[in-house]
Amino acid sequence: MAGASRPVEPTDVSGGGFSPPGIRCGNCRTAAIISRSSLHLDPLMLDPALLRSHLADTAARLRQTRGYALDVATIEALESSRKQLAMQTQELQNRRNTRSRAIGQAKGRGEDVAPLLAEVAGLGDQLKANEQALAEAQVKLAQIALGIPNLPHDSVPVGKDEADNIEVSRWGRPREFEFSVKDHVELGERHGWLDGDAGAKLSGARFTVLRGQLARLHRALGQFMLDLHTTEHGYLECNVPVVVNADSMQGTGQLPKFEEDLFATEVGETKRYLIPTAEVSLTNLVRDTIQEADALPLRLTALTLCFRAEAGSYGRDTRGMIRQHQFEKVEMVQIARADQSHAQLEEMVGHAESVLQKLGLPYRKMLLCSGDMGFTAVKTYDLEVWLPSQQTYREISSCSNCEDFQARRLQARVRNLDSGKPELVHTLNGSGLAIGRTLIAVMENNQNVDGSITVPAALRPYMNGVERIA
RNA sequence: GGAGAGGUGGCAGAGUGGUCGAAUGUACCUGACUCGAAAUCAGGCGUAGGUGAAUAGCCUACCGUGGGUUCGAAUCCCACCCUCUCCGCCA
Repeated sequence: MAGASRPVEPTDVSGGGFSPPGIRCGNCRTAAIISRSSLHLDPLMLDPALLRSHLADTAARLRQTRGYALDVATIEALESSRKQLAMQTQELQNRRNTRSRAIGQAKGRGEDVAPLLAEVAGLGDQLKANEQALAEAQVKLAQIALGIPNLPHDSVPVGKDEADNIEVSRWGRPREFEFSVKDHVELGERHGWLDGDAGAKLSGARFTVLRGQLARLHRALGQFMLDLHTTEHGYLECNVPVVVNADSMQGTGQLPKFEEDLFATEVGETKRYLIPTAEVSLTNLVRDTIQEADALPLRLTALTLCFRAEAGSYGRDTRGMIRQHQFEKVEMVQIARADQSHAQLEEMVGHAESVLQKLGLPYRKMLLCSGDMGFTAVKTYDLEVWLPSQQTYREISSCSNCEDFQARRLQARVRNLDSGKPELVHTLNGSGLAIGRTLIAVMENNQNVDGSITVPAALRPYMNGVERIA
């Protein structure tokens, strides 16, 4: 459920297939990847050192863990020309600066500056050409770098797809029904509670209308989760934009690589995107900031709508509201110091588990293998809830540690207490939980033989004490 | 939508073509004075890249963003973004 959490396909970045989308920065008309870095930062996602000093090793690790083909030769060529151009440019700038200063001083003394001017003739054009060539090399490198996925943590099992994920634990026992279970669609359609046709009429496939008691139960779930995280888990409730600019999408890694998964709006010249998860809004809050070390970890939560184009999943989960273009989710985000981020990940998974436990929903906790993890993550746990109608566990939460991968794009830093120097923070995100899927799980697991649904005790305060909806 | 003002270092605030990466104040750090503190005095105090063993020097870039003029731009020109004030409209 995390942003850009679909598996990354092997990509040859040098091949004709890779064409960077024409992203426009929210604040200007130039490509976001250029503007954000001002071309003197390395707009990379991985530590630049990994692509310079340890390129071969990095390529091997990416291939082994992610099935990702890094074009070593192209990067090496670009990097060496970039480096040479950078040094030449600096030298030219140095020459221009010293000469110009001399001209200024000579003028101040009333001397003739003509010979000095002659000396500097042509320097400007040369410098301009150099700067342009340097910018081109940097953009090319950035385009490659922005498409490289994160390297998995050592504790992550190497594997190809979801079949290689590891079950860490299970909680609760699937209920044994003495009648034949109905799925959430059948349960919901009885009273017009859940209306896919109405959703299709208004918007199209993968949109749903909820009504009556079920709409209320849906609302109750969001309130319950938000209250739990803010009062018991120490999160700061945030209300954030769900329409964001390209810089934000690039900061958390949705752009440039996953544009086709996003809904977008265009008003005049300005293109904005609908968030696929509140991870985008919450994590971007620390973009271009330097946090104080003792303020970390930051724990942020928000209940928002999420929008996903679901491109490339046309045949999957077409029935009901498992996979929607629009859904609600309570998201947890933590901004942590490097030395604490993995402990924070364990804590955050616990927060998501606590929601399921309080609702009495059986689930299992999976450690994702390297090939099944999202683009930005170094380590991900998925929580999968039991769905009686499918006799299987389905993803309902995904909690990831991105370490400094997003932070590097975001320039989100923390001041080291000892050295006083800024260092990249680590960012974590997790669903706590996806509300639509939680609603499905509550309906199916708590159904009665007459089609009514028992409201979990934890939700009754949010349902005016109602114990059963029928 | 109309009219106007403005974006400079953590904050405040100078600077309208030439040693300006940027005065000054304030905050912060170090030292002196003090039993200690306050006050006072002296010094330091941005981020990033390159080159260094170096958290030393030296070089380069950064004054909302991008582009232009110029030997030289915080300063002049153009476009855009954002903020504020007034009017209109709107939940």
